[in-house]
Amino acid sequence: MGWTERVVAHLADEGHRLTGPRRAILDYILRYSVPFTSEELIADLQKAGVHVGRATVYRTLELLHNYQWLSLVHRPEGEHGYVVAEPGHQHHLVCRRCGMVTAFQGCEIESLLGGLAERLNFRIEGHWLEAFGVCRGCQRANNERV
Amino acid sequence: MGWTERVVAHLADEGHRLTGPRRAILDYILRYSVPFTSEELIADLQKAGVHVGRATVYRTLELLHNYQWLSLVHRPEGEHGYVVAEPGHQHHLVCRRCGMVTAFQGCEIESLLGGLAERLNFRIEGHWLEAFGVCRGCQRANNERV
DNA sequence: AGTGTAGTGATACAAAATATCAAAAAGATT
DNA sequence: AATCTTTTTGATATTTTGTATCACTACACT
Repeated sequence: MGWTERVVAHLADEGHRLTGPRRAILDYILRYSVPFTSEELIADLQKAGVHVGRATVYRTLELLHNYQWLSLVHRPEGEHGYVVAEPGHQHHLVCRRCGMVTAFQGCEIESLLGGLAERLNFRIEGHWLEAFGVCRGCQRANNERV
Repeated sequence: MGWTERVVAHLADEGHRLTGPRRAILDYILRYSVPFTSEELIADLQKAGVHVGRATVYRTLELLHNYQWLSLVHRPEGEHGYVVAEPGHQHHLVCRRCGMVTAFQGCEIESLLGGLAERLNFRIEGHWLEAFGVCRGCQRANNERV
């Protein structure tokens, strides 16, 4: 079962309706290999001849983000972009060159934060970790060029 | 030597002028106990009768952020806010209730990411870590209320 | 005090996001 | 399949946020 189907099933469970525009957005989102912004999606849908109102795009992205079917990452240029995700704890590696995102889990950070929380009497409920650098492909591309 | 003086000295070192508006902004910034946005600062300065142009506020915040005298954190509501910081690697604990920010260092995350980078052939150049939860004060306040 | 230049601010402009609300369409019900 | 209830949509207006311009100001240095 692919991402779209899982999303669809989950939204239905939560009592949301599966509308044409939502389907169209879900289908389109999977084409992105790098993080995208709301405005980019709106423009791309337009160009692709998919007719969806801008408000609907914003609303749908927000909905998916709330359920963690989309994550926000910092793009090299500075703004936030959405990436397809799975609900649950996840982190991302973002390539500064090509923008590609790799998700990873394995979160030993919990323990690190645990000790900290104890010292500060701070009840930690979650965290946000994101790393950036240069992906394998871009390193190679760079070497070949030089 | 307080934060403001350190900033002032550093800016002078870097060849920047110490102007009235910059002074005013530096002085005002320290009043915040929670992260603030550019627009909030603009509005607050206005209310306080401190006359500084909006462009200048944006420019000054950007300047300070570039030198890491200000950090950006995710506020509970979702947007980014600035907090007073010290140059160098730093992370933040953000309280979901009151918005208060506590900085911390101790970054064993490096090693965690190091292993990951090796596995994925990804050259990691930096990361962004931020934790959120409930601070000591808000935990207590909550207990008393119940 | 005079001077070169970084910095300012009013304004206009551009971009990004939200509010409104009548109309459309999902999905349940019969 | 026709109806009904309610969510969802989309056109538009509006707000909010951020940037560009450029004549003018006032630092800092001599």
